[in-house]
Amino acid sequence: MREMQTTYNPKEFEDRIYGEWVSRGYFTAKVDPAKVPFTVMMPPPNITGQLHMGHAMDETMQDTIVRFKRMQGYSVLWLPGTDHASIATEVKIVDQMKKEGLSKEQLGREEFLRRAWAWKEKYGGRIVEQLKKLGSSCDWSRLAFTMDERCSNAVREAFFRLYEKGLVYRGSRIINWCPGCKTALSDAEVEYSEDAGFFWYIRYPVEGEEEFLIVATTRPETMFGDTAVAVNPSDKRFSRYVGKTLRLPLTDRTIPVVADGYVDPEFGTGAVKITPAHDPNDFEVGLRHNLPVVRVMNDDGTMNELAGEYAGLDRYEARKRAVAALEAQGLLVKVEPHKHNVGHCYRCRSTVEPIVSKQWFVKMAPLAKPAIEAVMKNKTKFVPDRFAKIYYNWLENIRDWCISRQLWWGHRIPVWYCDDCGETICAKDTPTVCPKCGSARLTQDEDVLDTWFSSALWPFSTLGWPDCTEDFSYFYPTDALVTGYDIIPFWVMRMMFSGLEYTGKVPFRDVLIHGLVRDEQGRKMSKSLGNGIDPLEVIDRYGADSLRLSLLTGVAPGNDTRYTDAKVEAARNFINKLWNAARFVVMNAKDVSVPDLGTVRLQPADRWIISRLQTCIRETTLSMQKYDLGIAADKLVDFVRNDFCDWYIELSKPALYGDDGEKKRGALGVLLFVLDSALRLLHPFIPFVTEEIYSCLPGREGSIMVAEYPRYNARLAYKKEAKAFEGVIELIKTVRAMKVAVNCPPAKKVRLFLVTEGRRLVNANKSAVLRLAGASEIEFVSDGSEAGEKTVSQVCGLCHVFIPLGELVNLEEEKKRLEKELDRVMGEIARAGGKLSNVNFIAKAPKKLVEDERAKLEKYIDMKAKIEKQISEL
RNA sequence: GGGGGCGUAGCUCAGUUGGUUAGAGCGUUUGCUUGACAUGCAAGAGGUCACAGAUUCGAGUUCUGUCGUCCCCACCA
Repeated sequence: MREMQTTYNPKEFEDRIYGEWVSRGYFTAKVDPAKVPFTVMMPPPNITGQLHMGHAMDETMQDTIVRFKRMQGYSVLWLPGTDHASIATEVKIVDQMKKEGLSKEQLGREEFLRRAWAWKEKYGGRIVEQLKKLGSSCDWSRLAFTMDERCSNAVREAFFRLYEKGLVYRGSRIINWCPGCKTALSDAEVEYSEDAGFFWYIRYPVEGEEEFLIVATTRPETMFGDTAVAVNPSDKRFSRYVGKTLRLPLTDRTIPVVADGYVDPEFGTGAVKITPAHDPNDFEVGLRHNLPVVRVMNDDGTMNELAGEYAGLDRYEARKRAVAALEAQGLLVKVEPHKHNVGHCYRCRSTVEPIVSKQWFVKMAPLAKPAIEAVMKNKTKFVPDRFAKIYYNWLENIRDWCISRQLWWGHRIPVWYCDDCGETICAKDTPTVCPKCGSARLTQDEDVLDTWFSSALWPFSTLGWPDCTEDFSYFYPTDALVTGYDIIPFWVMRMMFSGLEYTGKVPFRDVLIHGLVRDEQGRKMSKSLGNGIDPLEVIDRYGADSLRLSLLTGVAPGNDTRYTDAKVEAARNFINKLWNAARFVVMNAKDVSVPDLGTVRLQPADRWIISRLQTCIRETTLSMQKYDLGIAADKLVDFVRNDFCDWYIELSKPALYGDDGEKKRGALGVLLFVLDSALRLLHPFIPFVTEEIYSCLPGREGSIMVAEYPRYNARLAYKKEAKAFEGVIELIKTVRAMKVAVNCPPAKKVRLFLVTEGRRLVNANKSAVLRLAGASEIEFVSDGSEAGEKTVSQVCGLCHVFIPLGELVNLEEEKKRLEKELDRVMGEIARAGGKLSNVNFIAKAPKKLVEDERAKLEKYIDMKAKIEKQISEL
């Protein structure tokens, strides 16, 4: 047992305690058939950098849930890991190399990968350290990485199975190309923003005639790839041109005019240039009309030889020059400013080019269907459930998933091509000869897989799938996934269809969705704005518990929240209060230990706080089970601060400082019992400080981490007694307010005259009332006049209070106060009276409610009479 | 174009299935070195729950519409 310090100083124990937890193996999950498993897979942070506030909230939520379940007796696995983050990491490494004047090509694939692994060691390790600082109780013995052997094995298996089923294919499609990263991207990886651009109106001369068709375009440089101009079939203005041929300006090519319903006659000029190689819609039009696909751009965003004299120029330079040339030839009609949405690479922000390219795709339709059904049938539930709609929306409109990336850092596609016969071979293990022609000259596909392909397998690849390991059969499917709404399309959705496809089961039962942590002004935290706040720096200032608590209170599931120092400070202040309350208890309870309440003689105040505790246990447990962490935290803070600190500790003091040994032991026992329970209830939220205090409790051994979560005990609910005791509290509050109202100094003790039927209750708590209300004595009288001529009085539930204050009373103020009180009571009478005179209310509302309302009305009528009498006596 | 969130006290936000007098933190006013805590204690002030309808005995809570605001998706070249 340690002596407690006078102030809460988290730095003194957080690291030490974390080390103890780890060394005792409390985080290590055990396959225990006698227990029910509870599994959470940590969304693996990218190894690109360090944890930010969003991670802090995400991890805190998971840790809180997981600690709660562990204390409830589940066999908990919270599996941590990191993500190789293929494109994001590669961008960073390339940037780093650029500073050294190096390029990927100069370095070569092998050397580049060596650097990448070194990067992983450095930053992956840093993230682990940050997770520890937060108090994350994850199982480090099972730490995973998306590119470790296990996960890589799962990736090859998954790809192989899709290939065998024909669900993965290679083909030339229009994809999103990032000229910065020089790789293909999936639809989800493109972010659109409205950029200012121009609309160029260009004349396309009709072959053999003096006429033109005018087309409007935002991207004139792509005209070298035009293979048609399209008009709406019902557009009479252009019907006579359909089938004719146009001369494509700046080239010596001609292109046909086609009719296609895709064209909106109202927009632009009603005639659209069709560039199948550089626009997804045009690509579709091209397919319908059998148009050639002419790609005029290189992978780096420069024009290729098909752009004639513009070959080699950057796309924007080519645009400028092409427009100038058109103008010089009199083919440019006009230029209009035009705002339009432009796609950007989510990693390097380059403007994405839609380009036709040969890539690997996953066929989505057959995979999306079961994934939708699983949520429809409630096999997986979103919390809050509105996010299911977003999920449906994505899956219902999904296109095939482009999974190949022209990058080096990632899982290399498990496909080989035979140099001799051209055979494509997909295999789990590197093949040595071509199964078709026997040649040993095989070349592996150069590309790697989309980083989300491996993330999609995370809930089971980390457990050893495809092998039927002990872990996999015990811990899978997982129970809860905790993540932000922003990655539902990237990750949640893909885990869902992957889990269903490969394991036949949903990967998780509940998906708890949270929002973003924004800055003080409500802006997204971002590097470019420089408004990010480092959680570690906050932990350094306030401690991890304060940060954790501040991130969970006042937050509704799925809603964004703002980070403010003020919130953390408020949390810190609360924890300091808990600390000092504990110090008070421990100081007084040197030789006592947490009792079995059956052996303690309980006073009314004791029963009251025990009753309040039961309510608190019941409600917080319920909230926790519903993932309403914010509500649970609020309830706990409220209980500790208001019920325990403000009331019970103060109420216990007379007994503690009195001569009655039994009462003293009773109060100490209850203090310890309630404190002990409160600590266990709070532990999932603020693990460090609760552990530290727990270790100071007399007679408590072992860790609070493995202590049992408090359970509601109906025998300790003491409903009636607790309710009666509320009357005592109200009495004390009433006296305090009366003293303030008449400017009586708090230190000055007053004599209380009470007209009451609750004499026994008041007497049983006499010392507490005297102490907390600041009174010198209590006299029970049958009428206020016995209190003397000049009195101030107030009615509360338990009694009518009279205080003789003589010259201290300011008659005018007292009258005002009473009148105000009368107003309030009249209002209540009107409200309750109105309700009760409503026949429908009497007939249809629950009986209990009607009775309550009647009782209330009676009470208020009684109060009204008393106040009126009081006013007239003044 | 489609979908969704938000609008509650000066500020930031909670508000579980409709049911006492709508809450918290911060701020604010007044008074307090009250034998755990000034990172504190006590007492207060402060709200037509955006607006208009509807359902209901009863609506901050359910439904419809309006306004304001933010976000996601689609991408008319």
